[in-house]
Amino acid sequence: MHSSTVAVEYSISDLCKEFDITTRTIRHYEDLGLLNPSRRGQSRVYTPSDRTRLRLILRGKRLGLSLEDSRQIIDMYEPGKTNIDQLNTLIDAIRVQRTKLNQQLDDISKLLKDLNDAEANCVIALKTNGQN
Amino acid sequence: MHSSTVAVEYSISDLCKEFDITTRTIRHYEDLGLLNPSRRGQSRVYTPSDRTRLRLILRGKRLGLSLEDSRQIIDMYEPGKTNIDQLNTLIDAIRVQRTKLNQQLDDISKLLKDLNDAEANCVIALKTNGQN
DNA sequence: TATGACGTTTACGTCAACGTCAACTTTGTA
DNA sequence: TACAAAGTTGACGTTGACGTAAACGTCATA
Repeated sequence: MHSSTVAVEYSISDLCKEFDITTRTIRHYEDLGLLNPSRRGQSRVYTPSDRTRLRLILRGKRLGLSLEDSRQIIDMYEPGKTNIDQLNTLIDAIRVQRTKLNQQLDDISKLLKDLNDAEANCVIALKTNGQN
Repeated sequence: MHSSTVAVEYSISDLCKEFDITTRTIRHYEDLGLLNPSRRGQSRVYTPSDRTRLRLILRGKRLGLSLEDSRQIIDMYEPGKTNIDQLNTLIDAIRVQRTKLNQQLDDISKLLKDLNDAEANCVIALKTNGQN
């Protein structure tokens, strides 16, 4: 591999541009312990792994998770301090999250159905009201 | 139908108990114009329709929608003041929401997959670490 | 060298979505 | 009739998730 390899580090503004967020947001996530970039001098330097964490955080946001929830979920991916109790706790937490997500799936399918109905009503109203 | 018909009205505390929320929350929704119960004297009286609206609001919350978003969506179900421009605006809004929901579906399926992987790792770690 | 682009910390501001009193009325019921 | 239960309207407080502004450091380059 000699030509186009993937970037191995990112500046804060790189990530801001890529994900369309502000530096304030990223630093805020760091304040909450969701990100821990290394430093070159005083500037933050982000690895691909940091970038992945950020992507996960934003995905969580789109799902309506709190930042605290996202932090927990992200920590699930890194076994790290693996004590047996912690593993069982983790498995429980995973199941809780899964339950919530299945509830969301159900909510979404119902909402999509409602939207379909609403749209159909609009179309009908358009047909009867005007010849547009 | 002479025996058990469905309730035709609810007090504020009826709804609180049913949906496990506080009176403050319900009144807050009213302040924002999401609910418009009638009154008997000074007390609020909720119809099944009001109850449905509340259910929709809470569903929206679980999906990460703002109350303002929910208000818009709920208003979609009630054509009411149907001017052609409004209908087209409505259809656009419906499509925007549908796009967001499809994004959520994608996010959820990825997150569920991640959770499966995380759980599998936990199980493996449990097997290798202890004989529990 | 100075001007701009990019970075930093600190700290107060804001907005949504309620929580939490306080002070009061209305309605059974003991 | 008195008292508890459930209702009401303010109005200020809190939390999460950032926005915003001030004051400053570090380079590249014109």
